[in-house]
Amino acid sequence: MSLYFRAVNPVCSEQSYGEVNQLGGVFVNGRPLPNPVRLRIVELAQLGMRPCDISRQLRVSHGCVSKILARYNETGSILPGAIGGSKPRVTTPAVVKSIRDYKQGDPGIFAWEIRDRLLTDGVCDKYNVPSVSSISRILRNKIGTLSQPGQPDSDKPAPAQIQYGHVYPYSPYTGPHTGTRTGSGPAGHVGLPRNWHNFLGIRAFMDPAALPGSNGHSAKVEDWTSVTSRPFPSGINTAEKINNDPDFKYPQQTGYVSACAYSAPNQYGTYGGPAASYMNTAHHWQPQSSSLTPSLAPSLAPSLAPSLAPSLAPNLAPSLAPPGSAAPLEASDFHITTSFKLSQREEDRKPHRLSSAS
DNA sequence: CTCGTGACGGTTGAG
DNA sequence: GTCTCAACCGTCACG
Repeated sequence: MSLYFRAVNPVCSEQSYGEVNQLGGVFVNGRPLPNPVRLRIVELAQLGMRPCDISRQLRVSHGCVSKILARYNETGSILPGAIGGSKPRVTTPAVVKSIRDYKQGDPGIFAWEIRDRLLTDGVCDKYNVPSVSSISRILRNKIGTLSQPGQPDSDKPAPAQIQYGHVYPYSPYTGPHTGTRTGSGPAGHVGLPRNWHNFLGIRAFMDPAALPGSNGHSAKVEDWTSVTSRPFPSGINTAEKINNDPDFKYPQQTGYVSACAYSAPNQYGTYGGPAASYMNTAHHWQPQSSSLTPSLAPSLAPSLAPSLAPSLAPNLAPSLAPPGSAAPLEASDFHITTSFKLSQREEDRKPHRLSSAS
């Protein structure tokens, strides 16, 4: 029921859009709130403001406030999860090789037995072990010819049969958090790493030294965990690159922190760019502890000041900022100094939500 | 009135 | 370059 919102950039004369929610806040459907706003939500909550009041002040739906706070409470991170991409595959070369070995050693072995052995042998852990059906498929499709008469079983990778060039090369890491969105942290919590980049993030979390040189994988911004900057001393996890990253999705509008300060057209839709200074070291698997619910105001301000100043840092003071100084996302504030560029696809798309606009 | 949650329509990025 | 798929997003409505 949000008001679909389209405007013309007075500067660039390009079409732009946003949508306005019931509270008058501007948002981009499908995209995360700007980090300054996410941060502000957490700040205000830490300062004792009720979620409903935060919702009203920042003009963010209470559902969103609730989600962000819940996420923060669970993970210690204000950052959104990794958007897009594919899940890591469990049928890594190492796993397939092990399955092959098991099958060779005991042609009559059952898939469930293979699964058990993958676990007991430490090839997989309970989070990335293939399902029985996956093992069966592997046996059938990739190793199926293994025991067939006249088909010599070669240790050669049999390119036509074992095709896992697409698999994620994360198998070398067999730590306890490998690969799935479970792990030691909050079970099933959103935003857990699901691709190889994020596995690097895991390593970064567990061993920050492993990260900085991690061989040039392209970090995407949603891979919050995959790149690191210095962590917040208190343990809060947020981005330092919130405002100063030219690639950031919602570049800071001068003068106020607002979700309506969206990115330039050529940046829309991407968090892209080297995110080396963007992320935090902590990630969603970080165990819950008291350190995850730090006192925000004193701890956050020093870290955020360089990137959020001047618009946000003042609000990090222990006292609440004057109403309206934070990030009221009013439609009227949607200064189109930057704009959303509608792709052709978007141009073709009907703003169907218009019909429900008030 | 507040808040948790699911449905919804949307974006994103790896394969 | 395009498509598919499965992840994520915030809003909205409901209880």
